[in-house]
Amino acid sequence: MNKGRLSSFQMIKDDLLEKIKAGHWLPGETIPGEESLAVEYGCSRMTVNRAIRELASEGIVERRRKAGTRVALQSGRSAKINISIVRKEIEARGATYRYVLLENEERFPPEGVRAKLSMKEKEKALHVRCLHFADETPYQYEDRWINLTRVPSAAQQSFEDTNPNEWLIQEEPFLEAEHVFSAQLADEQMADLLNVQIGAALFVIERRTWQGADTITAVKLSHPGDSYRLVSRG
Amino acid sequence: MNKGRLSSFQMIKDDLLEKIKAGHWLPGETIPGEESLAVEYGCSRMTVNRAIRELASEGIVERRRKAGTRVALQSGRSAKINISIVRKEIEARGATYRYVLLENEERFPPEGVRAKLSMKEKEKALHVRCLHFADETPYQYEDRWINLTRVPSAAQQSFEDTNPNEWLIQEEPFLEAEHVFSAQLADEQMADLLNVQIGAALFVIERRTWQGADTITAVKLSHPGDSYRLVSRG
DNA sequence: GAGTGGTCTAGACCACCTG
DNA sequence: AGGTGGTCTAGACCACTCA
Repeated sequence: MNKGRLSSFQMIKDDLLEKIKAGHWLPGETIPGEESLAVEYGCSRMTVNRAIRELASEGIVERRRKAGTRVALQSGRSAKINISIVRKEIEARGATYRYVLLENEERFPPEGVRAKLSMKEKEKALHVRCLHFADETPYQYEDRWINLTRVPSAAQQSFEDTNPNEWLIQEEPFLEAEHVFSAQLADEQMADLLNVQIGAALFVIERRTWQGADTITAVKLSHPGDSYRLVSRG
Repeated sequence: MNKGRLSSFQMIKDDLLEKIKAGHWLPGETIPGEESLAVEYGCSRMTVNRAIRELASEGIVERRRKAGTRVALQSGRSAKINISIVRKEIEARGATYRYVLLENEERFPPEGVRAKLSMKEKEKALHVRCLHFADETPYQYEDRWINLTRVPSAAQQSFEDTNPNEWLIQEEPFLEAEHVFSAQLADEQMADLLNVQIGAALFVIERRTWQGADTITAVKLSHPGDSYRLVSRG
């Protein structure tokens, strides 16, 4: 075992993956059981188990007790997208980040937002709107609603120096989120804010963030479509 | 151990995650070492190791030898997107899938595409264009180039019954891919194909797919912006 | 140098599923 | 009913890195 530098399980994983990619076993076919692979690789079953378990978690193979391990039928692809902090995203491009607060008011949210935040009627939420600039060019318009029942301390924030995105990540880490991506046209207001033509293409991300049963915040992020690219690998 | 039904490592993982979310250890703080946790939970170190290893792979904690395990600073969020087969995507909505082939020709690719496919000059590639309908409404326009050096059998395909997406997945599973998402405006041709107004918002996915050093295919997928939503969780 | 995580082992019991 | 994966153990050695 442990020829070379890689750990045994990593070598086994690589070897199996290579064989699968080479078509040694076709999608749907069963690969040998853990015990026989352990003998073949001259290692313990646990080591083989870890190699295959990781392949399974990556969707390369599918495992079932008694039925064994099969090469997965490639029904679809999944890609992981990193949605970073806007400031870092801009700074990573070597551009200068600037942030302008447009609104920070407690308001009665419109019905659609109220439902998203799962709030009661006649309850106020915090409405924060701001613009993020890259080298003085509008990069992202942020329209956010924050559930004050769940994050009352937001009411005391001015959001003049720290943007709400970063403040919330600091204040409430480990939230779950759901994203919806779409393409929309700039109306007069958006065109004005993002300094684009009316009718320009906008790349829009809507994110709802929650913890347990409580929705914390709902935000709509709009980018000029020609300048924003969300890249993913996998 | 194994109180309840969950496996020990899963219980430990859940317990640690809960404590982290509750702020028992703040981001950047060190959590106890494996050995002491093993004593605390009354299990072997391997069990604790697996629990923490999985938390690390999910980005919840960061581990370093000697330094120990720290709660990760939430620098950004990552979201996993499933990019499924178009047909299944449409059928999942209860709509009827229909597919129309528009072009299937060997051509000299334009310079940009040639570079993407990392092909030599004066080499032909296969250009396939098609439309995917949901209930007779244009759903996605697909403009694809296939590297014939790498997938020569594509030249023999008519792509009249099987769409190139599904054929490639069957023929060449286990590829790596890179996606770029953007918003664009419909020009005359796109408006005509997708049955939208000129200047309508389009949600565009560009995907490059490769295996090892060989780029297999590059494809541009365009959707009417108001009808397409790419949802992700995480 | 020493403490922490990274990995491996050889055996064990169990849960689940398929034939 | 039996085979397969799922998990756990108790101990071991190693590799990295921080102080």
